[in-house]
Amino acid sequence: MQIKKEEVREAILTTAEKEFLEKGFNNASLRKIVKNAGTTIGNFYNYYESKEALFVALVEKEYNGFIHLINGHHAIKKPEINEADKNDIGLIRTIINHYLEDFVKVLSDRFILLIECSEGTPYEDTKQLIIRLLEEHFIEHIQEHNANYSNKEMGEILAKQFLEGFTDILRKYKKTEIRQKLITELIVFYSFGVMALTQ
Amino acid sequence: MQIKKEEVREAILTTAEKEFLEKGFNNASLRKIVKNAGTTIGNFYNYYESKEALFVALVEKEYNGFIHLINGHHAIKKPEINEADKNDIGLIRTIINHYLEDFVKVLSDRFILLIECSEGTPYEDTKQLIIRLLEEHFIEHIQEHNANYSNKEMGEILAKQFLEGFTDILRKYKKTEIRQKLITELIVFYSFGVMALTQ
Amino acid sequence: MQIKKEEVREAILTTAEKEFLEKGFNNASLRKIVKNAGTTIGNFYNYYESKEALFVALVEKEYNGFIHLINGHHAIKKPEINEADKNDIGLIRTIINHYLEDFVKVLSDRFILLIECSEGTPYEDTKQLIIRLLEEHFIEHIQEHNANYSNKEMGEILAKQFLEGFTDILRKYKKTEIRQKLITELIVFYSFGVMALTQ
Amino acid sequence: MQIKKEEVREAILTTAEKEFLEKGFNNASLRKIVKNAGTTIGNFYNYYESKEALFVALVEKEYNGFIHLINGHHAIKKPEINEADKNDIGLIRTIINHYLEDFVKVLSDRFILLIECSEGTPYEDTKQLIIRLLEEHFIEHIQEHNANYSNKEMGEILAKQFLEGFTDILRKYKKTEIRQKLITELIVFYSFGVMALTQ
DNA sequence: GATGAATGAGCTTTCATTCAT
DNA sequence: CATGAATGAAAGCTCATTCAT
Repeated sequence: MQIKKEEVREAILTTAEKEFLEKGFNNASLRKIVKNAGTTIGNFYNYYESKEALFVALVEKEYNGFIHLINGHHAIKKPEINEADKNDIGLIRTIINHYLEDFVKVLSDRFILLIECSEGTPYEDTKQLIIRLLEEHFIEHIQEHNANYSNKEMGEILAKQFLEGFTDILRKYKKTEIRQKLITELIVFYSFGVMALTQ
Repeated sequence: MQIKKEEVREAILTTAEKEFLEKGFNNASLRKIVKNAGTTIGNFYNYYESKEALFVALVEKEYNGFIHLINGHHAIKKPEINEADKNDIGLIRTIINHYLEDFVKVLSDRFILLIECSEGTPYEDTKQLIIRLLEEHFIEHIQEHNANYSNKEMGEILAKQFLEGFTDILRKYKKTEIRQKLITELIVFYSFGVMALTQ
Repeated sequence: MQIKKEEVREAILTTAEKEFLEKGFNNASLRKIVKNAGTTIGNFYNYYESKEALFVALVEKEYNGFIHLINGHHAIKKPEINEADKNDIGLIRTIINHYLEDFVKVLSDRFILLIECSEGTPYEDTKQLIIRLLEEHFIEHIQEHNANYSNKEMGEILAKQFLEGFTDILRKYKKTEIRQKLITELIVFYSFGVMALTQ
Repeated sequence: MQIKKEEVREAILTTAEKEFLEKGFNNASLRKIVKNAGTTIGNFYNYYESKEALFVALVEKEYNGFIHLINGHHAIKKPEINEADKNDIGLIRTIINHYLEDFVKVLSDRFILLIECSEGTPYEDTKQLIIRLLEEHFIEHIQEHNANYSNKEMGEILAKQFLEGFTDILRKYKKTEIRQKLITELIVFYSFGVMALTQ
């Protein structure tokens, strides 16, 4: 029956998400997932063809949405800030916060799966992909402020750190408003940090 | 064959360090370690009494040195900077760089093992310990600048990020001078980021 | 294949009982047990969660029944023998034999596992427990006959010996009537042996 | 050097005896024996050609002495007791005690090794051998008292029990006098037990 | 749709023994 | 005389996956 099936599928997804988040893909135990979902190993394979397929089912939407985003289809328009306002941190905070609103709503915990728990899956390169994107972004900013800044290596380091802080916020805080507030702080922090570096 | 002893011990340590760095303690395969070291499982136990003992052999010096450090025996004196110089980033950079000199020399790659690959070992709490220390440090700084800053959660987030950036530098760059330079940049970055947050 | 389930479970229990009886718990090889049972190590763990759990499955009923017994729930009433009849061994034999009837029926070979093959399991103290009980019993008897008997050490020695004889009978003779007959002889033997000691 | 060698040999024998007594031959660890003896695995094989040879070295004298004994070369003369005295237990005790004197002096703890710890060695049948001898002895006695006694199975059971009690005394009591006293009690116990059985 | 039996490779660890030095 | 490096088999246990029912 369709209804029954979907209940089981959902139960598996729910417990799997928890297990993958805690242990990562490789260390997650399929046995424990299905047990906690109230079904059996055998039945699991009626719903998903492998442990990997289960992981894919959890993150593919998140992944595709993200790829769509970075391909510019839903690009977050860059907020324009007058040169005069660039030192008014309160104002900048407000603007960032506003621009983050839609973005944060869309974030789900599965983003964490994609970034931090995907080793051993087809998505294991996603983290690197995002780091590269962020790195480009940081380097752009750095160039903008000071084309002579010599520590190009900082681009990648900051990118990795930023992503770490970002997923850390998602792991620890589940309420949209708090996430939005903290990500805003993070962006402020990185903006001024980068400015300092390049002075 | 006993002449080879130290060679084998070294070979095991070398391949183990690599395997632990790549997979973490729990996921590292002793079989692979000894195979890559050119010996056998049975022989491994002539050198180390367990997988855990092997890990301990790799990191205990590093750990003890670190604990000694944070207990203040070789405390890094806080550089004194005149109020007037606080905005002279070039000067600050020079001072930090100078103060880092001895510290960076002491850093080995095994610090990464301690922080990022020690789950399942007696050292698994070291990362949290360091994050707590850094968090205190960040919160102090934040308080200093602005006792009313409300996003206390940022203390832990920044702490975790900083440690991530720090070990990332160690993972990617092996030369002392480059490490010293990049860690300096990291500290500059965090100092001004924190200042921005609290304005 | 799931129809076979109980067959396999039984096969494992059967071969395990044999192996445990021959080698004891610690020295029994799970690989040999499952091989003789016609299955594999991996499959074994679909039936029992550990080697220990397998042993427990074999003896827990026996153990619980025994504990119930010594807690007096089904206490064997002490046969009353007239002072005048105390030297009529034929009569005593008949009485003991009668009183043993229900007790012997309940005995299974797994009692041997409990007593002689349980080192390394949660039941490893059962033998000592029984020896202590028997020792108390023997000491009581000795006191009754001769409160001045000085070789108190004999209590424990006789207790251990008696239990040895008892399990030996179980090991060698499988028919209820024969067991009943031999245990009767054993009790007669000990009764008069104790009387002789204390004269 | 001869002296040095014998020290090592003795050290190995001493620790081996302890380990074999505690764990039995199969479960004894050669590594632990040599470690406790203050030498190394490699050196062990300069003294004994195998774990088995070590065991043999411990018990062969004891075994040969015992075989010599049962072959009648040093037969313990059967004490002659007048028919009239057969019920004077005090007297019987004295006589047995006297006859045991030389025998008990000769007993060493290695007899326990031979009987209870020799599984896996060439001596593993010794226990059965002795049980057979004792069985014959008991059956003889039984026949003597009552040729019609029907429970012939008791011969083997009593034999096994007796040996158990005997080695138990050796395990628990190390002083010659106490051993002598308790073995006397044991013999008295069995003598009158057998008499009771056959009445 | 659901069950769980079955498989085989993997894990870390212990062992007695051999032998080059 | 002594050392301990080396081996290979065995131990109990976990795993993802397959498939008969």
